[in-house]
Amino acid sequence: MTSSPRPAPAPRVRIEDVAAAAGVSAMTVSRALRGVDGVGPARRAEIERIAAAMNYVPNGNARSLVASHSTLVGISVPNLMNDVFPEILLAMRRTLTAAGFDTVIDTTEYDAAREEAWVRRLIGWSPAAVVLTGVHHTPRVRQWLRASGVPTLEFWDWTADPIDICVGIDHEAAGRTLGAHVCALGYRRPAFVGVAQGHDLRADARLRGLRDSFRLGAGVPVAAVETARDPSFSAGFQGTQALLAQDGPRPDVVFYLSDHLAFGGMMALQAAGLSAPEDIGVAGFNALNITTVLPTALTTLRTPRHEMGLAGARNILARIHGVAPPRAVCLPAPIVAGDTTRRQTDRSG
Amino acid sequence: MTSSPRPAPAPRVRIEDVAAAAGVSAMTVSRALRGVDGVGPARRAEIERIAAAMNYVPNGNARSLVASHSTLVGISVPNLMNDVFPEILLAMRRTLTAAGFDTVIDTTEYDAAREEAWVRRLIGWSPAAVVLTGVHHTPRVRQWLRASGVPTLEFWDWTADPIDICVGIDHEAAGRTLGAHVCALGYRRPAFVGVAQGHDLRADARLRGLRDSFRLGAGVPVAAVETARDPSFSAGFQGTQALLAQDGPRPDVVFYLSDHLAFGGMMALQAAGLSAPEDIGVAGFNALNITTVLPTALTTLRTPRHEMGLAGARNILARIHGVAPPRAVCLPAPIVAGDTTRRQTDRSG
DNA sequence: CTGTTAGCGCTTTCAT
DNA sequence: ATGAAAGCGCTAACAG
Repeated sequence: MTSSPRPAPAPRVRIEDVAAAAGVSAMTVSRALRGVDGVGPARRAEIERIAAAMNYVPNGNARSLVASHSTLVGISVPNLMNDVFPEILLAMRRTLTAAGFDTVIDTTEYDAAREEAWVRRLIGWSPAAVVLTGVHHTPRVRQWLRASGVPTLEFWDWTADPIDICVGIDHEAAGRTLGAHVCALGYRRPAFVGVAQGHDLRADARLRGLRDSFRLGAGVPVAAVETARDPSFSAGFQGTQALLAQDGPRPDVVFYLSDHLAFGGMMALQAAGLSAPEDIGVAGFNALNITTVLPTALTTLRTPRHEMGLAGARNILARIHGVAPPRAVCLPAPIVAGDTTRRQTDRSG
Repeated sequence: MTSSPRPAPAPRVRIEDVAAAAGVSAMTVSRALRGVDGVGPARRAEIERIAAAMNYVPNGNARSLVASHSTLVGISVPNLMNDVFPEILLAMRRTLTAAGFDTVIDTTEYDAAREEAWVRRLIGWSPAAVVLTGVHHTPRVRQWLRASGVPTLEFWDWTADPIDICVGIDHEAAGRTLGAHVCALGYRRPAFVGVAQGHDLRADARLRGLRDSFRLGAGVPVAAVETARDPSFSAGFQGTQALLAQDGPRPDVVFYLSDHLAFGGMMALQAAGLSAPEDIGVAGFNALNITTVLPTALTTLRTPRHEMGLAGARNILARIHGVAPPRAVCLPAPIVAGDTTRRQTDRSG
């Protein structure tokens, strides 16, 4: 079955067509439809009626060309899997959409070069604003964005010196907080299951924080296992299998990049006859929806995804409208003290 | 901390600026940068060098205005949660991006009016193509898209009469297949846990298929429980609790809207002292990544998300380039016969 | 309150 | 192989 030849597309209705039909000038139609002053109410209603009947849709490109800015907001995230960024986007886009902006989403797959290429193209569309994940970007991205004057929001991560404005959490501190909590319970052989370092810089920061806390708190190192590049449930499973297959004493607690991996990891532990917290401790990250249904509450750290999306959108909107928002906002990320870790009495090991 | 006043944005580099710097006309720069014939190789290299040095980015709005079509592809999905659409988008966007198109993503939250408003605005941007989830749209959306001649892909669902082209699966048939498989195992008191009907039309179709199969196979009805509007893990948990709290004989098998809900449901069953397949059967839908780590393999049905994204992108690209792709493609969706259902010997009940 | 003029930045068409 | 003129559809600025 192949597509039948489509009828020649009808030429698009232009503002002049509406003007002709209404017996007024294009300018009057423009004013009427945008709701600006200078058109009598009767005329305005009439024009609106005619425009709707003719299915008139203003040409966004012509508008943006003359205005030298559009209603497009570009948002770049590493990926859309595992609900983490979708949750942030949900709050962010809701606010942006309500304010009349459309969003162009890019996924970088943690590749700075891809992000750079996308920012370049995006700037060609004269966007109303640009939103980037994290605070690490190529020098060119920083330069282009600064030079172009496009309002720019960096989110998820935090820095005191953003390109423009930023709303995020301190991932290293989060790692430190979670590590300190678990270290204080008496665990002394910690391990971390994540992805290859150097890609997800926030994950790297959390691991640094974890290591700090265990070095300071107990003088012990944190073993790290790298698993599949794609952080899925199965990656947690496989990473944990690899961890258990290693020589030497078995870890007494395992930290995971994210709750997804932690759940996959717990399944691998169960398959190996181990369960948390009895035989081994487990800690995740993010406090995702899945943790609400697990029989044993997962020890994790809640990333304020909804709040971050909301605050980010609000601040970038303020920026767009010329109001100066806070330059850098660091949100709290509270510990969720679950039951997959517990006080260790046996300190042999 | 408020943002410091930013330096006045540098006026954007235009093609004329590059032309002046290179000592040629704007037309020559345009030709050189687009790689069309009519520029000497030496000149071309020189112009490319100068344009890069000046950080020249062509104005997409001006381009689209004159070309009356852009490199933007609009994609509308119900939501970005739970990995279902992100997986399809991953394959789709990869192919589209490789071909030089950027994507504008919209989320409808299953609201046809929102989709209509978005399509309207999108058409104003002269997109290269429009991609919609499902085959049910408002009459206006169909009319606008058909009249505008914009290549349009409908995916996920299937119809013999798409707006333009379509790539999907037959959800009613999928429900029937899964239902028939489970019915043949001897289950006779089936139940379904999903969201309120009338929103997710594909989910409704699957339930119809399920009901058909049990009516034809055993002459029994399928009880349906509606849970939270948002299909998350916790929705499966709560829906199952509601199901178990109902009067009358307990179901002997529970079908879920999606594997997420199925997992949440299994946790609720476990909390109630029931496990699959011993005490009750469980079946999901989609074959998501989480099913690869569960100790008991989930009975489900694999939706070909990767293949669908790929085929959809390929076909819409062909459409854009004037090649006639297949008008409607229906992909196979195979049963995954897991261990959360098993042959029933006891037919009392 | 309404209309006319000019031009946003680029590319198509037509000369040379 | 290169350039000049014209115009895509819209709106800011000005005139009436």
